[in-house]
Amino acid sequence: MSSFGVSISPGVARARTRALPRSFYARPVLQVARDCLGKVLNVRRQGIEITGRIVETEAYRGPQDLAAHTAGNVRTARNEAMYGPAGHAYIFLIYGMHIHFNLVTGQEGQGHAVLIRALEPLQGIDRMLRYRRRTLRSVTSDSPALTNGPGKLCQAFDISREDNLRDLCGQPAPEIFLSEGPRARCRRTPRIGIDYAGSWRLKPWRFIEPGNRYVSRSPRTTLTGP
DNA sequence: GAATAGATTGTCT
DNA sequence: GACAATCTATTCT
Repeated sequence: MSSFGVSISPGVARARTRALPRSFYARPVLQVARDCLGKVLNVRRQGIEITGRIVETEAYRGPQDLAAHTAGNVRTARNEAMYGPAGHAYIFLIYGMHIHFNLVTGQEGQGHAVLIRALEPLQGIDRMLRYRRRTLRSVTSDSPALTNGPGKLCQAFDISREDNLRDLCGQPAPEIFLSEGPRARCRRTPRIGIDYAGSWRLKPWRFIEPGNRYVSRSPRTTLTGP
């Protein structure tokens, strides 16, 4: 589907790639979630560069949103990053074994964040393969299972809880950051895996690039039910 | 393709 | 002690 990132040599791309400014994140969370589609996630460390194009996000908007970890403005050690300044990472462990990567948005103290749910691999695919094969031996370089879910992409990009609170902005670019990419088309659906959130589970706060094979679940599947 | 079970642990009541 | 912004394998159709 994407024709992005095929013509520039890695050296040239690295020199040109800049982190998105904090002003990108310091906006209403729904706008940021939508605008993240098509942007590129970059992880550079230990001489390794891994990049992918974001194709699925979700917005979480406390304190009213019952699906957000900041629902009711209950501040805890875990959700502290969500209350911090925009442009930082909020990372947590879920189901005892999976990592989720979020972008803190809006104004400090609001408790808003964007979950990165899926992306399309661009660079460092052999490295993604190595990391993902630690738990899924059958995965191949062109398999959607490489990065088509929030836990999967964190494993593929070697993102861990140690990256919580990391600043994603600055010059030169930090270890983890977002950079510009071609604007993506967008479709909205309800969010995934938040059946406990009452009527908030119906909010169309999930953003996907329609038709992209790395989206975690198809809209048809998502919208089935009462 | 869809539905289901089981895994596994930090966090909060 | 219950639960969770999930993933994988298995068992169906």
